[in-house]
Amino acid sequence: MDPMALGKDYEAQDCALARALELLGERWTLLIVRDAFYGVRRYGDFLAHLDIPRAVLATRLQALVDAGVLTRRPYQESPRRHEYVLTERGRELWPALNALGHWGGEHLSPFGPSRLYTHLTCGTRVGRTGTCPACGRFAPPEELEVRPGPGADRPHRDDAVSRALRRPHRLLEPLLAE
Amino acid sequence: MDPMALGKDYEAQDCALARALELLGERWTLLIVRDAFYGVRRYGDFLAHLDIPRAVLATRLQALVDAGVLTRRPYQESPRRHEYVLTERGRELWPALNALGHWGGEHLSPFGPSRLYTHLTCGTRVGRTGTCPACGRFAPPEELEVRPGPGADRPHRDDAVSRALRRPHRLLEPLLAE
DNA sequence: TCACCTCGGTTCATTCATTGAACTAACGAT
DNA sequence: ATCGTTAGTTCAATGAATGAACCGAGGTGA
Repeated sequence: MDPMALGKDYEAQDCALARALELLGERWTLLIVRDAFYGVRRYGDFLAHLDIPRAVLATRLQALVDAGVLTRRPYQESPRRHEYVLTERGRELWPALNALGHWGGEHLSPFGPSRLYTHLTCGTRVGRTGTCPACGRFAPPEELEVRPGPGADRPHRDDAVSRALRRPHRLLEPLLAE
Repeated sequence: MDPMALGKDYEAQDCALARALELLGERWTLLIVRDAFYGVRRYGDFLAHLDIPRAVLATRLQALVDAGVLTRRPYQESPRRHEYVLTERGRELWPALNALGHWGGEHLSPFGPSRLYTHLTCGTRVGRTGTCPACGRFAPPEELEVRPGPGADRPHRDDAVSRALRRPHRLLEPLLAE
């Protein structure tokens, strides 16, 4: 991964945000990362949950691996199968994802947010900065639990990932299978 | 602005992040919002700073106005001209923008971040959550100053906006003209 | 008066990315 | 031998982004 190589556009933009967007601003990419935080790890599960074209999913996963956001590692031999897991660099996207999702929940969700993130140690919902209002500290994703919120299940989905997310689940823990 | 109307895609995604991305995930949109935080307000200035096709800029500005992120208001009569300014809803995007930019600066910028954001009251650089490490509080954009960082001006741009941003500037204050 | 400039767009042909359906490949199970 | 599962690739059709040219309302200067 050559850090000098900016993607095909935004090149003239001398800006950290532009560089982030070069990777993360592509269609579907941030939804894939969000699913990775939920604990989705397998190609087929991303596919079923996101309704994303297979080719696009493959391209995006590759780009995220190239950028060091995900690692691709075998979870079984014969037949050799791989899973995609967030790296430390990927996990550091949590504040950005949380802030964006929080904004969407506050401003674009007429029935309220569809998922709530609560700090495991104190049970409090985290705010737009990712800080837990109860303990005052930033709550890292490992200490958070997702649960359905008031606006949940509006268009009722019925893939394995959506079903699993109907009960509280700790972020980053594998969501399915094992 | 009908909050029920989800854009053309991601529709099946029952998720606040997907709704935010519906608007903000389109190419160029977040860079436009970033420029608005810098104090860019005029069509022509966005155009010169971003190197964005005119048609795309017009479409995106319209979408941001429709979503209530920007307002379009006259800044002179005869000839009637308008400027685009962040609304309260738009200003609430700051944590998301900061987090994303911070991540890009830390992980994708070999020469370090090209711009630094410092809290005016204490002169400290804000972190990935938008919280000022010195005073411990969240620093709202009005209290921040942008200045060039170590990785600044890599591809040397020479439009009015880039020139103005070479000296420290308070976020949200108009950057040019008046 | 006429030509020219500015600002904020719109129009349109070309290029590029996304889509969705079909196909491939490796393996296990029946 | 055939079917099912998982993780892809290929490809034609569609749709969005690009960039150059054009437009219209007004000011400016000769």
